[in-house]
Amino acid sequence: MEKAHDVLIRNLCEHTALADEDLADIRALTFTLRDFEPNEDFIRQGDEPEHSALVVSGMVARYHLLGGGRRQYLAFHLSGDLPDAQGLFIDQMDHGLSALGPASVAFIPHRELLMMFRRRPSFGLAVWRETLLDAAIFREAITNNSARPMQARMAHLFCELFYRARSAQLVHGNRCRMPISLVQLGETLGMAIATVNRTVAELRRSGTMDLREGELIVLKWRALQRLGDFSPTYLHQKRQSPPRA
Amino acid sequence: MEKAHDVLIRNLCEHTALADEDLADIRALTFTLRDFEPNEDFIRQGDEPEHSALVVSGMVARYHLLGGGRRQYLAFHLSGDLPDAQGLFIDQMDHGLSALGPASVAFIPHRELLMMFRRRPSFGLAVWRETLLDAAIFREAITNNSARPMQARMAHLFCELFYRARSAQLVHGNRCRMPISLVQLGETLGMAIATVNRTVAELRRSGTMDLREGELIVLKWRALQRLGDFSPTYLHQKRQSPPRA
DNA sequence: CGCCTACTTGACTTACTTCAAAAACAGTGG
DNA sequence: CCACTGTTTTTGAAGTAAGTCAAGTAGGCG
Repeated sequence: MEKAHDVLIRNLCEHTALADEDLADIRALTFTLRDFEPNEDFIRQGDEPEHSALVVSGMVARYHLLGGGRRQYLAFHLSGDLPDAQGLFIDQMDHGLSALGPASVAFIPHRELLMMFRRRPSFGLAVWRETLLDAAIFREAITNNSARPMQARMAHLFCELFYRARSAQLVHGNRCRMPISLVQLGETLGMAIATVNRTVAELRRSGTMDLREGELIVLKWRALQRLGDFSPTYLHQKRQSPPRA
Repeated sequence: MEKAHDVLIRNLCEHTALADEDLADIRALTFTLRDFEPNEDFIRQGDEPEHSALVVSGMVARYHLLGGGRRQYLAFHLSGDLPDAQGLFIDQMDHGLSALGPASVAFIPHRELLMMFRRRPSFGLAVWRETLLDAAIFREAITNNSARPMQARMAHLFCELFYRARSAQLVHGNRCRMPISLVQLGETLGMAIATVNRTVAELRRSGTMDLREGELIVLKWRALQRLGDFSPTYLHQKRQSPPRA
């Protein structure tokens, strides 16, 4: 069982070289672990949190609330991500966070993080970089939801999630957990539920991937990538060989 | 004529309190000013810039390049904005920048900024906050382009731009410069050119706003806001009275 | 004046939404 | 173990908003 601190360290090291002293200080941070049910909201739009969240296991979603209780999902986060790092410097949450499947999340007091930034500037830069990564993913989502036809749009989303899951060591063989309902998929990609289902069916029929029982199975990575017009450069990873299959 | 340094200071002070020493050091930064033609590209997708850009006057756009030369515009920037601050910590540009109308842009060497972050941490935090603001705007764009019907989508964009222009003192009476073509509007909002035109026409007919000769005129702010489902909280401004009209 | 670009308008087509209902599935309690 | 409820997924049919195509107008400039 990977510890919360290790998860964070692994993720930051994906893009930033940290000294041993930095790592030691990270390990000294106070983490409060909490477990959440599937679809449990744990930070609400409008909140002014005093803690930052770190995804330890499971998947976490960020979403805007729209009129009539409808949602627009903005991003999904895997273990190691800091899904509300922006809360450190922006008082009011402009979006909410919820667990997608069952998830466990560590909370770190802002106070401690801010002190740590002063003591270990390179840690601050790593977290900054993390928020910039986030922004790059948002940009890609704008393009995805605005400019790509439905099938490519969905393929692209799954490519991104699979690619990131792989970085986070969450891919086993050619499958990874994907505890997302069709409705939520629709609220992510801006399509009606019926279209979501038909598009998933298309992708299945294409033989590139499957989505079953909360699991994503990638059968032909190259082909799926082509369908989704996916190129991982925007994820700005240091080193990563392309997923197999 | 406002100087480049003042423009930056004004913008940062919108959300962060800076000490006099910070301001003095900002004024000491080396700015290289360059003027651009309408639609001139000045940072390309794939570049690895050594300088950060500061919009001094005019409007600057960020865009993804898609197959067939098509573009997806991601964000627009007004005087005072740092449209590629993320380039400080992310080597490769995942998107390009261009002038929208005629624009003048100041370039600041990364080296100097990084040194400055060390000497004046609160300046670093201000720039960080600036990038977080950016991300909030991206998030809203996802929602806008994914979940809102065409008319609301366009109204929302103009609300945001007008609101931000107002903060940057670029609104005179009820009008501000908006040097954007219908094609570009389409490539921003993910709609076909014909639809763009018909939607602008609708908004005109609603009597809430007009777009003529590269200028946006807001006739009924409240009503336009309502049409666009616009609430400025995501812009996280310290203080701002709502625009008049 | 003529050329080019940007905007406008109309008619046609289609992809997606909406609506509706059935089938599969998970959980609950008898 | 099996009926019973509710949720999620699947499928079908109909309606519509937006895309595509095409042509025409207006404005800016050499």
